[in-house]
Amino acid sequence: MKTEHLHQLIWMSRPLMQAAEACVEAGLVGTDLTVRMRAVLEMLDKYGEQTVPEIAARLEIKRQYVQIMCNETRESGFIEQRANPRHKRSPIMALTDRGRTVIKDIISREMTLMEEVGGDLSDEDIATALRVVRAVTDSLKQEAGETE
Amino acid sequence: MKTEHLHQLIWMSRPLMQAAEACVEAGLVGTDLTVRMRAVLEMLDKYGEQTVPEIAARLEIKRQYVQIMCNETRESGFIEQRANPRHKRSPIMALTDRGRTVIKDIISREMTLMEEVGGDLSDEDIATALRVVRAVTDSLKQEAGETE
DNA sequence: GTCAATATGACAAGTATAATGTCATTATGA
DNA sequence: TCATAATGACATTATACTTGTCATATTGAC
Repeated sequence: MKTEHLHQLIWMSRPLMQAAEACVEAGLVGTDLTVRMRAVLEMLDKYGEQTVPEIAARLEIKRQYVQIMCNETRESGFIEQRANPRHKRSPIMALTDRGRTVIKDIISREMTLMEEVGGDLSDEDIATALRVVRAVTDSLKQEAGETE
Repeated sequence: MKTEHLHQLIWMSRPLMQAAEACVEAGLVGTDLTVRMRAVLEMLDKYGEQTVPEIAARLEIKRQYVQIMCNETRESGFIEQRANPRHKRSPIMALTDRGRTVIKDIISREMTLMEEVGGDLSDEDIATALRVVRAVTDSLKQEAGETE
């Protein structure tokens, strides 16, 4: 039974992700943000100003693509470059005021959505789900890592 | 707190899915299956023989792409067509013996992996996680649906 | 039975989200 | 100092789809 539930849980990850992405996308309508720009802004908002390779490491996608994402985001005026004292070739990406306002607003609206989505689920159950999903993800990552 | 946990849970969906996909892919090495062929076989194994449009509906992807998936799977000898009495233009896809053996074996190996991944998590917690994830997915789908 | 609406397979093209490869330049660190 | 690594920029390729179109076959309402 346990393995069966686990299998089902894991195969829910795709529908969950797709539903989540659809909501995120819907939430961006009206702003001039794209989903990938939002991802950049979220990293800067959450972990502070940082370089492109640092963002790439956090998002676990290749730096070359994050570079594109960041360039776009910068062209749209949501982030700006600052000199990096620790690494002259790699400027630090920082939120502009506009970027900060936008991402705070988006996250805030997403949190409002979370309240609706939370519905009748208890905080305890959600916390349990989070803990399980994290453990399973870590475990799967390790399994896959060993195989390669 | 609840909304915060929920937000985190939802944003775990991508890492979870990616880790899961990596494991599934690793499990297919040695078989002549691809991930998308595996998906076709799983649907046939789980829900019985059915037409391409039916599989597409279950996978929630466009029938044109499922057609490609099924054609590949058929060319590789894992499924075969049978006449469809209910719809002459649309043959029923059915597992061949080889296909049945392969998918049973894959699923069985995945279940073994589930035992390892389950680790010290209780069945109760996993069941809770599954219930929460399903509820959240349904809720998000509805939200996104209303917006579009 | 007729006939408009629909379903299906086949095929072509496009799109989003990346990965991969390469290069010149610059830092870094032993 | 000098080999090695890091970075941005750019080009190519890959994957997993979606969208659009067409001819034909099928269905269902009347």
